[in-house]
Amino acid sequence: MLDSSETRHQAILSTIAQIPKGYVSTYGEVASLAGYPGNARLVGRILKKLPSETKIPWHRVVNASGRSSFPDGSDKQREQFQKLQEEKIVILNGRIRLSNYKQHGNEC
DNA sequence: GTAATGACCAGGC
DNA sequence: AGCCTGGCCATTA
Repeated sequence: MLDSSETRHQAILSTIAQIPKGYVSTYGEVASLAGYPGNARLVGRILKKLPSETKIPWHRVVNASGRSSFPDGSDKQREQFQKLQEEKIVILNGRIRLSNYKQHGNEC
């Protein structure tokens, strides 16, 4: 099956859209679930192109370091953090709590 | 056509 | 704990 750019685009968006509320995922994780392991960059590339009206919860996607992909202090980053906090996601010292739905992760 | 860039990742130091 | 390097791949100049 030939996967054109649009196909990958849809696959990635679909995967991100499936992230449950209150949970976050990483670029590599999304890429893997979308069927393109190793193509973490594709996820970032696509999210960058997304319009501000997108229904995709791009704010639930962070890098593998549990850090926001945006420059520190950037409006975009603050926007993401704010949305994350709206989802009851906790941010400590600029790091996002990786509450992957794969883990039952719960330590305090 | 080639070269550089980028909302990344894993490994090494 | 953090910083640097190489790799991957599509888009842009």
